[in-house]
Amino acid sequence: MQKSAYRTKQQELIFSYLEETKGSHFTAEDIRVYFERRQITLGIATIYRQLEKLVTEGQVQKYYIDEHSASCFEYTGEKVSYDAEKHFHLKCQNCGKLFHVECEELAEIAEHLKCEHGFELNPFRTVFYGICKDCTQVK
Amino acid sequence: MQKSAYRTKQQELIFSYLEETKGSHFTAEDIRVYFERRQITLGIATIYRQLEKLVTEGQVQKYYIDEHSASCFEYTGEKVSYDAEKHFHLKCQNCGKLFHVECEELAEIAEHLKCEHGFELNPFRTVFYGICKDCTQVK
DNA sequence: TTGCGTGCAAAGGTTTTGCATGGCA
DNA sequence: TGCCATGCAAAACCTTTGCACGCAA
Repeated sequence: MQKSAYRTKQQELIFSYLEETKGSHFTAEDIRVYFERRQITLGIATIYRQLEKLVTEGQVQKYYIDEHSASCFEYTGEKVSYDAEKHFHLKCQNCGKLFHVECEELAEIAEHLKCEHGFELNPFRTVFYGICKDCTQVK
Repeated sequence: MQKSAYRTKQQELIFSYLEETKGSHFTAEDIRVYFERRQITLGIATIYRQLEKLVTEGQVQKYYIDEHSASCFEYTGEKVSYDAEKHFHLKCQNCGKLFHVECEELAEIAEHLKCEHGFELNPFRTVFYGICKDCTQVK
């Protein structure tokens, strides 16, 4: 697990953002705006490069939600074994909200896919699409 | 379910392509190239506009695979109830292949999400990410 | 001093949009 | 004739890349 050769101010700024928003979602642009409001300029390219590195290290997860919205990232900290993970994402196609779900039963899917289909599921990367509770009731 | 007001030659061409490739995936660009090879020019904008209409009608499904590859479409024909569907997609993060899976057990996920989480899953739109059989063995 | 990290601007690729033209009814 | 659909080009969008400069070690 190779860390950056140099420790820069920008890296620490981004890391402080990650710590503060742990458990929630953000885009590269979110980070840029966050610091812009504090009179700090962070190049968007730098943010993407740092995030890419953290994704490779497994500390940050990346989601492709829609084709025309920016990629969502999530800071999860140290790398976790997929098997142990019960953390899933539900995306509502109607209101656009992204939900977190912790659920044993969903973890069984991973087990099933592995045994029956030889497919090792990556729950960090997988997003379930559909209509959420609120939007179902309205319709 | 509002159909096109006018029936055009381009619509029929696209429909003929859909019938021929039923059950497999394609991109907007695939359609354009397919007809270009037959000396037929179809504007890419026209293809996107027709596909968008068919997606709205539920005859064509759209997948967001990666952020930097083109969207995948699939022709499924007349609208189907989600509940009855056992059709799932697995995307390998390593080799990039997209697999179709027909599986009862996976249909139970939809049931679970509905009952326990009030979330109506759209299996057409949902893609499972992970590592496929072949790539697991190589590693 | 060495060379990695940064920031700017430009490029990259897919999808959408504006607008004049063509074709369906 | 009236109006929708088409096709071209330009725009829009997010992300990556090239390059010169700055900064860490």
